[in-house]
Amino acid sequence: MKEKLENLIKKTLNSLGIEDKRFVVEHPTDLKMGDYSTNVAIKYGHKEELVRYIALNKSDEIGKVELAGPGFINFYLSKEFFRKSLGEIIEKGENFGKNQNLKGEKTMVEYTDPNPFKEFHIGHLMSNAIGEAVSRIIEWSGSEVKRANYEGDVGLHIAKALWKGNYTLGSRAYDEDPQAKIEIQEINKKIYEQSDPELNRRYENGKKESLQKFEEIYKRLGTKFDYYFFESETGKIGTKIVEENIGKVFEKSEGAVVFKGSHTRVFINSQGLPTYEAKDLGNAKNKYDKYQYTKSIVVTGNEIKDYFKIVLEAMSQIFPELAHKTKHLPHGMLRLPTGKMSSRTGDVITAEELIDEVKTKTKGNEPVAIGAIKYMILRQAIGNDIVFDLEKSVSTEGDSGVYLQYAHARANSVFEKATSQGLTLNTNSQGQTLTREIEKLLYRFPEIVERAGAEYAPHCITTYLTELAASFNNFYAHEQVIGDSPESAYRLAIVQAFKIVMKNGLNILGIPAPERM
RNA sequence: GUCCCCGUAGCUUAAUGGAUAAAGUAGGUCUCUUCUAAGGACUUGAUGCAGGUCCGAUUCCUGCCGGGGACACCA
Repeated sequence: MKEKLENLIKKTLNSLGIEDKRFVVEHPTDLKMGDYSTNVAIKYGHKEELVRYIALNKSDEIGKVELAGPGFINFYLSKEFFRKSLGEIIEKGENFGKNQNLKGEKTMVEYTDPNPFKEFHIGHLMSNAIGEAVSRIIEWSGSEVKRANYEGDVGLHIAKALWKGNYTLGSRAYDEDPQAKIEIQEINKKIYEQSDPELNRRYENGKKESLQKFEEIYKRLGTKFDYYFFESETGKIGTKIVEENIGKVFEKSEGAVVFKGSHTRVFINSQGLPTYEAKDLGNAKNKYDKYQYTKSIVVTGNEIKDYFKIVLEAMSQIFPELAHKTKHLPHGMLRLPTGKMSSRTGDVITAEELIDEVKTKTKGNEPVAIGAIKYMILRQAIGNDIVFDLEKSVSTEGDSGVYLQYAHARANSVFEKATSQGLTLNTNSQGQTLTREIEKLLYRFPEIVERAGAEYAPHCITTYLTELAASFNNFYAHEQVIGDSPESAYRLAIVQAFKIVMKNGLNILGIPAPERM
């Protein structure tokens, strides 16, 4: 529709011989100002003439064209347009909203990234919710998507955890007790070298146990990974890459191997072990060896933004094409009103604790609890910190996942009830007289998905769905849906279209959409 | 100290350089109860400060103030 309007305006400008053709067509902020508007007339004199010419050439999908404000031209869509769009939504069903903007692309999305031997905390929960939603948005844009999980199964954190069997204890001792620090470093080296049978046994058991526990959480959250990568693997690959490039990209300094980019960073430490940076370099290559992606997205916390920048700088010198394909998507921190969490001080809040806590507020309904949490994470721009309000997350009114799930379930039940009474929907019924707000929102869904896809922005979808649910409630409060008049048949079509759009929207976000609640 | 991110209504958040800055909550005044555990109408209320570019700035630029993060062998 937008394109049609742009063409219409271009055509009109051409026929009037106007040279400067810069203008935008968009939805106005207020539905009262029409369904589309353009700023094309602001710059020109003879505004009325321009509008008259445009109105002359319009199709019957446009009802009214008018001049407003400082020179905006507003377009109002016709009833005919809304009838057609309802029909299209119902016909396309679960495919309504998909687009082919990324057709042919192969995208790998890395997210969640918990570490064996450590807790799966609410930061991982946040990464998971965002990564899953981004993966789905990209799938809806026509790309093939592979989900990857990158886990730190070697490194100092493991040694700290194995030192006395507890990460918090080890972490504290490492900072405070020089003797413990030496012991932990020793353990770290042994793990890399796999030289101590007793330690290997403890390590393997602990790792297996952690990974099993993580799988249970993924299942609850609704994520299924295609690939699992481990630092024990990428560390070796990364070390080799770095060593091969000493003198070219990297240099030796104080016994370590460093990269001097916009900041100097250590890639191999003075013990000869790879750091995070070298591992991530290895990770990029390893991923590409396993799956020839055209785009690689890495979802992590904000705090490693600067580190990742350096890794990309080094990568662009060694594997320029991979660096070019890699996009870092850093997200903010999930805070609880009690203060920020920290894994170092030991007062972590685990994902399961949070889920179970929310679940007690939803009468034990897990899909509702998961939906409430995911919604709170996805409702705002990625990158900003989130203050998780427990009460608000399960509120049945307004800005919450429950509100959306509830509206969807209710539409479903209304439709079932009508059907059981033998009523049918009809998008062509003649009785309808006025266009409702909900009709003006429903047809926009594909545009919202496109925008979310272009910007990796799940919050575009949550915002839209919330507005849609509110307009559905409004519609439902004012109009009789169950009845045998042509009006009711048309209204039932609106209910059905709403149900489809809401379900698809929740699906893209990875939020459960139960038919009954 | 240097670099990066963020400052919007009492609170949590929106806004490819566009119209009167948008929602939800909380507050105030009415109203409904049809099909879930649901509402509806009206109302109060905001761009940290100071400049600059522009017909037009929450958005771009400069400075300041405030908060967070990162600054070589953690991830």
